[in-house]
Amino acid sequence: MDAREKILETATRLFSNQGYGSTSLSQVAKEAKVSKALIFWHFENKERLFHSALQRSLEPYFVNVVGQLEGFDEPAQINKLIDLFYEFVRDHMQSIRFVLSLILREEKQPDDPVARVVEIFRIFRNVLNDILESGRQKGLFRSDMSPATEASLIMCALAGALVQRFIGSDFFGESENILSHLKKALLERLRPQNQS
Amino acid sequence: MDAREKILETATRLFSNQGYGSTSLSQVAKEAKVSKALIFWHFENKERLFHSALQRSLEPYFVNVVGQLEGFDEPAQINKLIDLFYEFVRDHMQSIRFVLSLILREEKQPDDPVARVVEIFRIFRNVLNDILESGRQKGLFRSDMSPATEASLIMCALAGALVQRFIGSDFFGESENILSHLKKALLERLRPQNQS
DNA sequence: GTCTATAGCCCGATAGAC
DNA sequence: GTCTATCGGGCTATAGAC
Repeated sequence: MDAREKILETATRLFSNQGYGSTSLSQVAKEAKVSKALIFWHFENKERLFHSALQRSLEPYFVNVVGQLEGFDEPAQINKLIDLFYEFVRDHMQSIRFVLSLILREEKQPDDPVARVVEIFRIFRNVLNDILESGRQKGLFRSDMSPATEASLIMCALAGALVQRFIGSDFFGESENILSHLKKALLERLRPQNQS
Repeated sequence: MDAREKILETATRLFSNQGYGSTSLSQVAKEAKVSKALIFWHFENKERLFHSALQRSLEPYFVNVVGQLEGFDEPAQINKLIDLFYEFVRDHMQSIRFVLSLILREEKQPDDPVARVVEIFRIFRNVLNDILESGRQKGLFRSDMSPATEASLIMCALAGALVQRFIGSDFFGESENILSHLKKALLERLRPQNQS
């Protein structure tokens, strides 16, 4: 791996875990096993290194959600989408932590990366919305539900599950199975009511 | 207000918003309108100031949840509990932000405050569990649900709603009504099934 | 591209007057 | 209790050899 990439990787890890202010370039240089001056040669200054690291950590945020849902019926698509979300979170803990800690701060906050995360969630929500609407029209889901509302609720629960991963252990209890419970509860709630 | 309290208040705000490393004592001194030396007189060093600020921001974390639920039936208690959670989050955004940003960091960071927050959530979850169990035995909730599982799901959704408040605007869509949707969905899901 | 050496600033912390 | 003045050190950033 070339030095530039090594610096970026190290910087991303340190900025994610310690934040901008608590991470010195000396530390980045030491852990990346390069000289401090090389960082400036590649990235000009600390702030630009930060932005480069941020951008790099957002790259894997492109997910081909829709492509992986083909060939399933709507209830299965919902399950699959939740699994995809979970896998995405699991595989990108570090960059998600990065962005989350950014969002928690007032400061200068680069609107761009935050907007990008919002966009990802919006995509998930819209896909959910489409699945719900489609399933409703096919009679696979109850006819009196609102796709938009249900999609919001599901995203809310998914965000909660995400937080739970960061907090760790038994914050909410039964954490390991929360998503399967969620899927089960959802399908129960969404299926057509043959009463009345 | 005396100087010590002014320093604590300013430090809490700055540490919450910028983190430990990005907040200098010069900045705290300037915004609290005291000299830097006074901070050292009151708090000895930066780390102790941090811990004092953290402890101060955790003080309002004692909530009398149970006391405010008396005199309602179980479904109403669930609604009330969700409202209480929302009000709690709304009124303590800053300290919650503080603790959340702490949790997102690896560093040494004190287990104690994190454990305290976990405890708060555990209390909410246990109260929920009790309400669900009680309501189930009275026949107000469906008999085939698991209080523990449902309590976990609800806490998950509440945590999601919390995140949403931090992200802002239309992250999940229809954000302003998400809690009322949640309450409605919950009571629908929990009520006894008179079919089959 | 990568290094060593160093400039210059701001930080956390201390001394001491009042 | 509150201040001004100041220290030593680590920080970002630059200069210049290779």
